[in-house]
Amino acid sequence: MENLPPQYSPAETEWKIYQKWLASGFFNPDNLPGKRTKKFTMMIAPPNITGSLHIGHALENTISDTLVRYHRMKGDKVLWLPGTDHAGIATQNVVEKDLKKQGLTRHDLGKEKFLEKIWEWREKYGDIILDQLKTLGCSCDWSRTRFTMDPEYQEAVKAAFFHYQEKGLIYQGERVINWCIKDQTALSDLELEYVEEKSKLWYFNYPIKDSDQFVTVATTRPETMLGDMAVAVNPDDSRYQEMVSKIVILPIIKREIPIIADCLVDKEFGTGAVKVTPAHDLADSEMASRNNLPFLKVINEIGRIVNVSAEFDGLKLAEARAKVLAELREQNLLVKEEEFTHNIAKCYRCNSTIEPLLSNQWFVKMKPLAAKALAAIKSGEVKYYPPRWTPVAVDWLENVRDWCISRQIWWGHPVPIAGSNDTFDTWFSSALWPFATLGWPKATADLKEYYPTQMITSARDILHLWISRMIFSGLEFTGEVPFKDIIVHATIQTKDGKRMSKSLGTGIDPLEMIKKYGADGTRFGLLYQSFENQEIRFNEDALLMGKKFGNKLWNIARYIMTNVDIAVLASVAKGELTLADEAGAESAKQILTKLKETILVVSKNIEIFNFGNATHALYDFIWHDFADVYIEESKKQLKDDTSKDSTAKILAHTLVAILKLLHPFMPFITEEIWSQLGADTMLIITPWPEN
RNA sequence: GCGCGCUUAGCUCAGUUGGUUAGAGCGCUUCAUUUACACUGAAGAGGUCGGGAGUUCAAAUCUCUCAGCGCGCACCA
Repeated sequence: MENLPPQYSPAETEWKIYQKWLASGFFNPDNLPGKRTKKFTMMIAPPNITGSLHIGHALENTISDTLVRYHRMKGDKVLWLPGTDHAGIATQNVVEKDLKKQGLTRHDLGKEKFLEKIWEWREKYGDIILDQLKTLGCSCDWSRTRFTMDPEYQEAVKAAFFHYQEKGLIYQGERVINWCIKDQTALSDLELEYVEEKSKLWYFNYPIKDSDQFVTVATTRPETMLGDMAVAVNPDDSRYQEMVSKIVILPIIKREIPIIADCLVDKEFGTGAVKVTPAHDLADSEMASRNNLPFLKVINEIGRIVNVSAEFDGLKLAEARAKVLAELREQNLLVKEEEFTHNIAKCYRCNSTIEPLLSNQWFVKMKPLAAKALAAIKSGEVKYYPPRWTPVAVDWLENVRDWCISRQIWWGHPVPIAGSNDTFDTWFSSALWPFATLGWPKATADLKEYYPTQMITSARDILHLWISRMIFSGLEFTGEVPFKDIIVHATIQTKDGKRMSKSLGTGIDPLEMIKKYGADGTRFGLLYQSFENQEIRFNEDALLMGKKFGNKLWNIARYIMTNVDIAVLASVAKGELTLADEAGAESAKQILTKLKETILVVSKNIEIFNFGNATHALYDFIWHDFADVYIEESKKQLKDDTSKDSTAKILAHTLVAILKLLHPFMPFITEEIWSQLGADTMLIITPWPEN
């Protein structure tokens, strides 16, 4: 093919090829040719509509697309369903930030107008995200694109809630929950991030009533003493045996509170005596319930002191802390302060400090649900890859607490019977993704045909937040596990091992990479680094390698198309001309043996989700065994009348096999070359090479 | 505090059940230019496999231990 340029140009080819695929309709399983009885369904991990995709999404969806394309070639009826997630708090936050640029808050707009703004945002970024996936080459069935706030999806969320309610798994009540003062909402236990901070541990003397004795307690949060309802000690602590059930006069407040014994208290920590603030600490609230202590809420939702006294009420927390410390110091009750480092809970969306406080929220009882998920994991019905994630999931499910599902934000699914006050945790709807996207709770044809799915690809940071919840939701609502294999891919870090972050400017834009190295090069480079590792230190050189590899393939194809009769190529590509066994020369035997090995290695490694091994095997075979050795050898043999026919056939046969093997990884360039071979079909649906 | 993972060439990483001179990509050195491809080819330098101890005929690989890094969980007062 003299007319093919020596340099392959991804930019010119990729868009053109993608349009060809779209026109073929083959991304939609209903349009796939041939008898396809085995189903292969995969749901995309729906990206949040908060912004554009990052390089981690690129890796995740490259993995998914590779699997999907492999299974399509294997003859499966393949559905890869795309979509996006409304991402409650996260999206509300970015839109608020956007408004702030105009000096506006969401309250200035009011709920209705603000939600309109978010829908506008969603139109824009939802489309950008889907376009990015197309640029990457993802072969999703776009006709089935879903959004977690679609009208049908809203029905699914309602149905799920009512189902739980009927089963008695929903309750509403006053509990100590994690409250984000900035976002003005409750959060679940999973939506916190703990950050180590240097602080102080203050020791207070609490006077014991009718005596000159004290009990000394240690705290990192002096201001919470305003809500103290007891002092607790461990029942086995010999130091405090005589003190239990005596009465303490709470300083400043002058409230009489008991000394109680509770095994939750750690004898080793501080003085072994702990102040109990039932309304502002989860552990304390448990002790309070066990010991029938009253709950007094002294910190409100906007972080001000309430219900204490005229001089304290209305103070900010920092002011209250200073005032408490000053008064205690004055009364000589502040006996010690020491440097102390501890983990502070922060909101995973806005990073502000979490305030535990008593609040009326909706909960889902987790024990029976977790038990179902645990059984499925332990029996191997669902499997984690790499398997080391199994105990991580098991551990969480075994110790899980009830799930606080109500949020006080505007953007989200309304809790059906909660008036207009509460919306659902965004993960409540995400948990339904594998079946709600197929029409559940309606018994749709798609649900019947494509559920359960085969696998899911996920980052490890949402293993509990999303994956575990999908498992128990699937079992609860459909009676089946939502997927069989969970592929936990590596997290991409910066080159020096730091977290990639858009705000820190350490993120990598996949579109920029695609512009530089092509989608094929980017995909191959990402997978080339992808083993069973939990981190990948991003190495742009690997993407360059991917691009060069594409160009190598291009020139291999140019050489073969120039030197082998196009009719031979076409009939090999169509599968009409197979290789006879009498491949005489030693070099021929060698290359064909190597090819068989490579088919085996690549297939096996796709099956076990080791994409690093698969891409390395392809690279080594194509570049070193085929190009460096066999093709060089072929230059002589093609001039020799006795060997030229068989050499030409082997070249054609190997090229065809290579294109197929490489197609799931580098779909564009392989499809483009395939289109030159005169095979009258698209590579996307040609059969995977059999050994 | 409990648990998981990582530490191999200058950089980013492979190394299957322990078995001949430990591999790749990038980088580096030398050579090759009317060659399918310079986004190339050929040759080469470069590693006491984080430290220490142990098991074994044999350890990058198994055990223990120490150190550093990353992550998960926790009722971190």
